[in-house]
Amino acid sequence: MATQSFSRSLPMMLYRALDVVMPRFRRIFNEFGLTEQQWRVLRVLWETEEIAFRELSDITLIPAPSLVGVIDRLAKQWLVDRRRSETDRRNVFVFATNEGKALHRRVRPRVDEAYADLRGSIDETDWNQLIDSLERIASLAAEVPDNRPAVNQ
Amino acid sequence: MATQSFSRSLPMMLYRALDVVMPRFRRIFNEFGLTEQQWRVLRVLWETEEIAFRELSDITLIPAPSLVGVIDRLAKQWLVDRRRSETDRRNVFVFATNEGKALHRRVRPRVDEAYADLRGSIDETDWNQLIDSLERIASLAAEVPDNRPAVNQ
DNA sequence: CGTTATTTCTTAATATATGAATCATTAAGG
DNA sequence: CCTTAATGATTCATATATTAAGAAATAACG
Repeated sequence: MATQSFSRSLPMMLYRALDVVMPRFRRIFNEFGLTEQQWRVLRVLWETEEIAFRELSDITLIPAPSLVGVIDRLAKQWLVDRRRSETDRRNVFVFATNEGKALHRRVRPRVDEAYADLRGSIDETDWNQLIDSLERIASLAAEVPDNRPAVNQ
Repeated sequence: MATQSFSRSLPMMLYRALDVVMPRFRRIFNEFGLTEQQWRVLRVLWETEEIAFRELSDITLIPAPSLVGVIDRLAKQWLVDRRRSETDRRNVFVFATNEGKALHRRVRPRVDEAYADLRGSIDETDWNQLIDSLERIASLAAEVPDNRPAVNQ
């Protein structure tokens, strides 16, 4: 059946997997008044005292224009802050405030627990196989120029 | 390194795979003035003369509140239309107009070609393995009640 | 040096996601 | 029947994605 081929296409399967996996985590984020993207930022800032805007965008997979707003809203709650580089004032660095770090410490165990649950519900061989397959897909990026929307063209 | 464990978590890997795969298709959709979601609707309507709103939402993975707007915009371009069920006037059926079908016929070969390219860039065993793994993740849905946001609670 | 190109972040416009609430319609129960 | 509960689509508010364009700073080059 042709409809099934659509539903079993790689993109739809990826979306479907996310639809199954993410609600578990979003429930936790919401308990703490965080969105998924806000959590990603805090999660990354937990480990680096300070990080360049662009790098933060790359790691969190949040596009730069979206990240501006995400950080604005986090800053409004005093969970993070920015500072401009002294050497090159085009660069912005983002860092977590003490409140941001404290919130992260409270949320983190809950997220880790949910992740362990998820991982436990899947056969370990399948899990590793899936991660490997996804890694191979991700590695296709370099072969397609202009994947990360370049500023020009 | 802990940051790497974040980037290699299942959710981030899934997002990364989509970030690699989808731009190829979005470029094509945009050429024809379609968004990704609009394409999904046309893609499904191509095979069913008419489909219930809820079912369309399920197959396209577009949440109902979003789908309302997607269909509104498609209808504004006369690519699709709706009609209320006579037997139960709460139900809405969606169908493609002749223009919608014509557009689909023009876009479809380009999308199929891009999909074949993608599939060709991955080893067939890896591909099948990936689809199978994703299928297993998707099958977890039933085990988590209240996954599809229910109307009540 | 001064002009131009590039880089980095930001803003803007439109489309979609998320979560809650609403509205109309139908089903259930007394 | 009539009231109440449940269902299906929609609306609403807020957050984010996408694409293009803008502004400020720096680099490159004549």
